[in-house]
Amino acid sequence: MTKCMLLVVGSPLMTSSVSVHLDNGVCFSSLFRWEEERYTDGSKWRFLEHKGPVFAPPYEPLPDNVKFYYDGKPMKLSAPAEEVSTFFSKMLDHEYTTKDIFRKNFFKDWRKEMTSEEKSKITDLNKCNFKEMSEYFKAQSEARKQMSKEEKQKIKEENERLLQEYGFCIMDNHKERIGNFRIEPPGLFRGRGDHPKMGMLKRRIRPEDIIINCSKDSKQPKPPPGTKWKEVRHDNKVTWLASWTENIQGSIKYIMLNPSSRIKGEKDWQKYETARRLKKCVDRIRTQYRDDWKSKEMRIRQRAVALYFIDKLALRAGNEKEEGETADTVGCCSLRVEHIKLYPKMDDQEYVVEFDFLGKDSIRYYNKIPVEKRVFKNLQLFLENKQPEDDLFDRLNTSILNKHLQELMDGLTAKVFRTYNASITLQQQLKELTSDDSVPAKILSYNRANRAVAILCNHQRAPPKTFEKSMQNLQTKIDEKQNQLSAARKQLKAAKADHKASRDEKNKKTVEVKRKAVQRIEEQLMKLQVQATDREENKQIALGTSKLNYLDPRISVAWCKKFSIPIEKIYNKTQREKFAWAIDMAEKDYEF
DNA sequence: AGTGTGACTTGCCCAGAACGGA
DNA sequence: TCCGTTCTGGGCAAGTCACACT
Repeated sequence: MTKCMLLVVGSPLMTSSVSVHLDNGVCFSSLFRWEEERYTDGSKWRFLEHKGPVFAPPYEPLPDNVKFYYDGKPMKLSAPAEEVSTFFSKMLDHEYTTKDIFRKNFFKDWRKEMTSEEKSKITDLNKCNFKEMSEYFKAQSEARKQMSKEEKQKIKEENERLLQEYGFCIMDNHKERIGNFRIEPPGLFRGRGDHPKMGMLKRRIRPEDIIINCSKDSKQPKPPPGTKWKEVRHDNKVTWLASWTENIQGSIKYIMLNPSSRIKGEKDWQKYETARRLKKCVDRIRTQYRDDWKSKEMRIRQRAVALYFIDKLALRAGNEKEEGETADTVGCCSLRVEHIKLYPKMDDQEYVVEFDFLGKDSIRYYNKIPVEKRVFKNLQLFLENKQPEDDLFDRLNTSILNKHLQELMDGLTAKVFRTYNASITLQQQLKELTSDDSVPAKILSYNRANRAVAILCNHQRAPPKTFEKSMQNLQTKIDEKQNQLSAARKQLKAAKADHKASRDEKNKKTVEVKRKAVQRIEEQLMKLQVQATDREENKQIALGTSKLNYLDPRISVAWCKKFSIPIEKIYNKTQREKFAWAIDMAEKDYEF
């Protein structure tokens, strides 16, 4: 295995690291270089040791006084059937237990867990009464909230113990935090949007389902007493510690490291370096795709128009999906005729395209944009003789597109455009918006720049349930502060008058005190107003996703350094851990 | 070219912790 | 100290993309 030292960056020492003491008494030095260990042969590590996952707690049967009723009569269920019924009863207040597909899928899977006797008796979900069970669980969660401090403390300590024991691993020379060391408990699958599999039973994962990955020379994790792992392998070409196959989609789930880990941090850094390389050649690529709009070949025109959308609108690539397996959502390459409308003229604009489709997580993308005439004419051409449910780009898919992109630049794929456009937008917006005002005003500018990116990437959120109320509260505070301010101003005026009348030391002092008070209240008022603006503008926009996944953290770090903003105002503790590499290397003059 | 699989990133939501004002 | 509000991390679903195989 070859180890290589690559890329020497500004300040490579990881200042935020700490000495790590392990069970075995070994202490690893805190000094390591971010670029210290990268392997050139595709291997990800040479030593990996961990304790394996934590399993979901076993099912606890209901007390005898909590009953399930079928057709009005109480009925004691077998443990497996009862367990599944509790999943449903815990969701009774949710809208989706009223949805046909959810109920149908649930009932079908529930019946699979029943004894043959139960199966012959329970034939209609509408005759099932889960009310008592539901009440019982509500009471339980209420009781949990009412627990004494000591009880709560005890639970906290137990969680902490579990974290210490299972939450860390050793990868090469570092003790690293594991991202998700708990196995997902059984329950009913929900899915997002109109999912055809909603309500299906997510089965319990046993040790026999788990593949463990660790190094040969490590202490292997022990399965719980009386059980066995499915397999123990030693594959250092991958980064995961454990995996299992989930039963709803048949996909594999993994236990991996926390974003603060070396392996994730390095990958993140690489991602932004690829985006920066795109910055250097994006002009050339844009010229090329504009040229391709005129190609004789339909497939090349389609590729060029799709790439234009990906670049201009930050659309996702849009892989094909198996029909009926997931919610019907699309990205760029999988757009259908029904998802766009063409308007040769709209208001005072020409060649307007209206997009309306469901993207990732069934979030609606709605946008009207004027495009260049050539793009418009091409779109008209692509639409000819097609039905609404036909593919807009029938000669294109993500594989073709990415192969093309790879030829234009090493490592270039569709999603790099999202990263590039997000980061460059942040940098531009920060330049444009940052005022030479107070710190809160600067932070508002930062949030606005962040918001511009979130809007570009269509990162939405449901307005918080308490939004209206909290907005009102804030307004009340502002009004109060305003009253305070005018009162303080009056006092200042009076003091000044007194001072004018008799110019003694005491009066002079009073003026100063009152002046300070006015100033302080003005600042407080300003802060509140900024807060209100920020919150209002943020009602339906989610900033987190772009901050965590699309914005080169070095831009933010540099901005903080340049304007003497404490980094804590921009990144919380977790974020600072994730972006430790960037905090370490970016100086105030960093350019994306 | 098409299909399936595996590994990894991205994305929204929500419970519970932390905070801060009365 | 209590209570309402805000923040944060975890949970887990849903994407992207490479690669093997045919």
